This record gives sequence, structure tokens and C-alpha cells, in this order.
Amino acid sequence: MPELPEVEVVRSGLAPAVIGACITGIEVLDERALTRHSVSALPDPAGRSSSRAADFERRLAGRTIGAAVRRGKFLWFPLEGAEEAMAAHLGMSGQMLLREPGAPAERHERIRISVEHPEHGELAVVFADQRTFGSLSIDALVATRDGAAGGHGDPLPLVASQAAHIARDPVDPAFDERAFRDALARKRSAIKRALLDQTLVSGIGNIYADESLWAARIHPEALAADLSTRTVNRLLAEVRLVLAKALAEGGTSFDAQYVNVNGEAGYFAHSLNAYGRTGQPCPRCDRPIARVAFTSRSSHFCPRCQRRR
DNA sequence: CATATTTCCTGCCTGC
DNA sequence: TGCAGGCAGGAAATAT
Repeated sequence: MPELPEVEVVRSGLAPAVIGACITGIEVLDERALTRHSVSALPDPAGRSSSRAADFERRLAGRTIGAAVRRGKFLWFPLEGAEEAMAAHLGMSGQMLLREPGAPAERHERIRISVEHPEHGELAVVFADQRTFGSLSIDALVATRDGAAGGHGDPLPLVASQAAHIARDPVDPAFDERAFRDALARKRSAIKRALLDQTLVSGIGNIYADESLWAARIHPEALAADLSTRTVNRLLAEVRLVLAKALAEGGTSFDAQYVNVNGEAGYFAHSLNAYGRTGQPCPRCDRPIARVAFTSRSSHFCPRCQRRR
């Protein structure tokens, strides 16, 4: 559920609080929140335990955060004086919350990182995650293939290794539209599946895929390769409009799953035209929105506005 | 090689 | 009131 707009709300909310802050404490309450963290190949100089939690804590303690960066749904926080970053993926239900030092544990709190900011003083950065699909990690920073900035939030051409294999997102100035069109032309799968393929374009999940296809009047099961260049361009334009509008409204919140760093919900759920509106009238033509199974999830679309062609 | 399916997880909701 | 089953789904792993 946290897709590009929601992750960007988190990034921009965290940025002023953590950039320039020194990490003074790390508490790993649930090691499942470190499933994507690889224990360093280098031996611990002090010969301490090499559990995920111990390795994560050791490599983070005393470090200063230099930036807050996002590509698609991936976040990372470069650590000053190191070729690595703390990376974060919110998965389905991950939250990053800013709390006062000593604040009581959040429901589903997995990791707490205490920081000391030169201007804002002490703060707690809390990673909470109900469904545990999200995770934090220490990640190497690697050079970008195209030499452009790694993501939004840092001009350096470096990207967290976990996010290095995914495509840039559609709001990235260095997003390669031609490469995207060419990749779609070679795909034998449906356009909906292609929109969710983070190696083609990143940041889009089930909600914004359905909303973008509705806006562009494209059937989710239309074959990607069948779309004309003009249609793909229209789709990209609608994707960008939908993402920008959702960001402006603070993201989509259905329940307490997605919230900003202060625990507040976004408003975009009220602006959805197709997603989750099965049986309700299409805002364009009043025909009931249809729902079809799509792997283990659903696609929502208007059978009149979105013809398979 | 490309594409499709399975897996991880918890909490809410529905139906019996 | 209880409880099984369905559903939500990002991305890596596994299967076709």
C-alpha cells in the first residue's frame, strides 16, 4: 500500500529531522525487520556476535545521516564518511514515525533508532510494521549506470544496492521514457502487470496502477505490446498526474496502515476513481466498476471506459 | 531466457 | 460468540 506518493511523504517528513543527525542508539525489537540485511562479510573487530541485529547496530552506531533519498518505493539514508546507507522498504504496512525520546513503544514497533540532531535535539525514529513485509538494512552505495542522481533527495550518482536493479520512477527527471516504451513493446504480458514490474518503471503498486489505467482509459488486461506509442505516452502522463495528485493529498490511507511520520493519514482515498470501488458507479460514465482477479490480487476498472479494444 | 506462481505475515471482515 | 477462511499485497524465490 505504501507506493511512491506515500513513501515520498515519509521521505520528505523524515528529511529535516534526520539529515545531519547522529545515530546515538539502536534497538532491534524484532529481527524479522532485518530480513533484507546482510551481515557484513568483514569480521567484527571486537569479535562480537554476528547476528543480524548485532551487525546492524554495530554498523549504524555513531554514524551521521547525510541525506534522505527515494527511488520508487525504496528509501535510503547515506551515512557520512562511508560508502553505505541505511536502506528501508515499507512493504505492505511499514511506517517510519518520529517520536520524542523515551516515547512508549508503538503497536508493531520493530526497530527504534535514537538520533541527536544539531538543531532539533534528540528524536526517536521508529520503524513499525504490522505485516512484516518491510525491512531496514545497511546497504552498499553503488554508482548509477547513467551517471544521474541515484534518486530524489540527493544529487550524488549513488544508489543503494537493493534499489540498483529497479528502474527509475516516472517522476524522476532521469526516467528513460524511450527505454520504457521499448520494453513495453517487447512484453507479452498485460499492461497492468508491466506497470507493477519495478524493473520497467518503479513506484507503482496496485492502487496507482488501477487509477492510472482508469485515467488513461486502458483495459488492465490489454497486452503491453499492443499499445501504440501515443497510448503509452498518454498512460505515462496520467501516471504522473495521479501520483502528483496523491502526493499533494498526503497519500492514500484506508486504515491505520499508511500514515506520515507524525502518524497522520492521507486523503487520497477519497479521490479514488476505480481502485476498491467494485460495483460503484464509474465517475465518468456511471457504469459499475468491475473487479477481476489478478494473480492473488484484484484489478478494478470501468468496462465501458476501458475497452480491451 | 521470459513469464507465472508461490512465499513471507498479521489483522480485519464475512459467513456459517 | 467462535472460528475457519478469505482478503489485502511488494518483491524475492521458485517453478514452468
